[in-house]
Amino acid sequence: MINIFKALSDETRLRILSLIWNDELCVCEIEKSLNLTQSNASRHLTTLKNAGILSSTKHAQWAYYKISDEFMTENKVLWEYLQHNLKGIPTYETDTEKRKKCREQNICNNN
Amino acid sequence: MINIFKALSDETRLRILSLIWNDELCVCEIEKSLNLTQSNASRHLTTLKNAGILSSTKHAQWAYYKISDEFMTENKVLWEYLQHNLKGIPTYETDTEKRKKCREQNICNNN
DNA sequence: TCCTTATATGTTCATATACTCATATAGTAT
DNA sequence: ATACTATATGAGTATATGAACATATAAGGA
Repeated sequence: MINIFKALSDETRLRILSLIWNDELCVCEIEKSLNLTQSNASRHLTTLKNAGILSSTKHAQWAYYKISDEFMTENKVLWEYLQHNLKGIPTYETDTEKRKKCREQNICNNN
Repeated sequence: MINIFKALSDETRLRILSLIWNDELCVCEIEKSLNLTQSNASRHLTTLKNAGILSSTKHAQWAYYKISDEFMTENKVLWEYLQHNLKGIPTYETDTEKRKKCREQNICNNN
């Protein structure tokens, strides 16, 4: 439980979660949407994965991260709490806008 | 939200929460039940209070801490999650036993 | 008044965390 | 093979956090 809370007590990681919420994103999308360096994005994603909150799959060079199914079923209540509260993060709207542009402009060359 | 998660990402503080759950405890009870130094107990309690999770009142020299009513109503879902998961902490049983002894032996001279 | 008890807080040290830069790895394309 | 792209990770640095000790504050009792 502590590892989950630790993973959740960082603004960048909450921003990642609110961005990834109903989706599956590759590192470069997150990196560009949140204006993070590549290594920084990768590290935060690893932290969330190690805490069991995210899971990842690889297709070609791309690593896709999404909310872990196990996390959702085993922590339904916490997941609900996050769902209700993540939208309150100040940067939420801007981040989502950027992600949309990222998709439109096909920045990641992966679709 | 981040402050709440930060406050919850420390084992000592989770132990304090599981101990304090349905109760109202003074610092010395917590200190003795969890085998903490006085300053350490005080600081962790302050952290939990600053995060809005605990509230405190003073009677004579004693400071009594309990779960904040506001926290419970505003974070019902998270509170539920904690309630279901705090018992899993290994030291939980021992801590509670110690607190009972603390009460029986009237260690804090406050009742 | 002086002493004791309960609590809070300043300071210091050790450790943890977040960030950046550089490099390694792995897949794709030419 | 070479070049390019996406991702992960080692190393170094700056900052945050937790623990302990000493001290400050505040209430009560002798």
